[in-house]
Amino acid sequence: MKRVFNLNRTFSVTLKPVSPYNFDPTVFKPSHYPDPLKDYEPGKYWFPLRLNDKVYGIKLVNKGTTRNPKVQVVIFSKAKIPKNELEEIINEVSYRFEFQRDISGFFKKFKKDKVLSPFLKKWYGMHGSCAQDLYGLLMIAIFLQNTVIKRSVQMTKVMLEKYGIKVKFDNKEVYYFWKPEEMMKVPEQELRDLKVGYRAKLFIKTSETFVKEKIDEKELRKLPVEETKQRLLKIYGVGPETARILLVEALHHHDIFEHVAPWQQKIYSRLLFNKKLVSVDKIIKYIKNKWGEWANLAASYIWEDIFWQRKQGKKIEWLEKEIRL
DNA sequence: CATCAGGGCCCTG
DNA sequence: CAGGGCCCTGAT
Repeated sequence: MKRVFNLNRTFSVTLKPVSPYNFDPTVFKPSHYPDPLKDYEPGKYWFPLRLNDKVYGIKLVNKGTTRNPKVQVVIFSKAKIPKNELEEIINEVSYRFEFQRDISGFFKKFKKDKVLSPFLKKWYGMHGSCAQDLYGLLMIAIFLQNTVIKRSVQMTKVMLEKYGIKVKFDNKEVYYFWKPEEMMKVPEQELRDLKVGYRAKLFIKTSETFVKEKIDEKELRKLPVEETKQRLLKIYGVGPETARILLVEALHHHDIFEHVAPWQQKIYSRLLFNKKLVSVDKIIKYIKNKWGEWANLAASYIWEDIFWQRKQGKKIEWLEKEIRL
């Protein structure tokens, strides 16, 4: 199995996302744990794309403004890409970064919302995005289960180095996940030796599920949230929090807001109520009542804001305590 | 040194 | 539907 890809051939196209589209806060989410799956600099984003058994390197470059957005998509590949394949790649990138999604209604609706409007001004045009496919994001969600961030970071690193692929293009090196067909055959003990603990079983079982039940991301993208959620929850190892991550990030459902994990509860309590701890039920009701069909997108404006502040060097003591990097 | 919870989930009673 | 157990690690 080939593990290192050097991609030198390039094809470039400039796309016009639906306005408003704010490049930086859309492609980069500072609340996420650091991983070797992507690289980001202001105005630029690199990530690997696995599509139909082929591997590409994608570089996104901001060439426009929030109100008049343009994004250059540079596709790095081994060989010349046939036209139909090219189209598929562009469609996939568009989906993952919401180039075609019109969220202008969201801003219109809450322009005067007392709580939300300062955040909308600050991050106007921020969309949801996910560089990974559904399977990749599921792997990330498993790394996050019942542990501290530091360990998630470590497990991600060793697993990618041993089973992932390294993709080199544009003087960058980024990793992507193994294929489920490969992971389902790895002996559990071999994974346990990498100190991933009982997650070993989950990597294998979920991979098996993806292969045997032919979980089709394209199909799930078209289904209503609730049905998708039920299907995801049937996967062994996927519970409410993992389902939430997949629905919100990989499948871009901006409306649901039904689950808050304990660490998120502490952060939302501060951000929304300026209190140490407010009940999960109260947080959910507050967000749903206020922002309804845009509940999750709205919450993400408030959520990512504090992490941007942190990234930009602001010391927020109560937050440091909750994230434990 | 021991104990324990942490960016969950499954299983049991 | 509540509660115990699970891998491992660093904090206490």
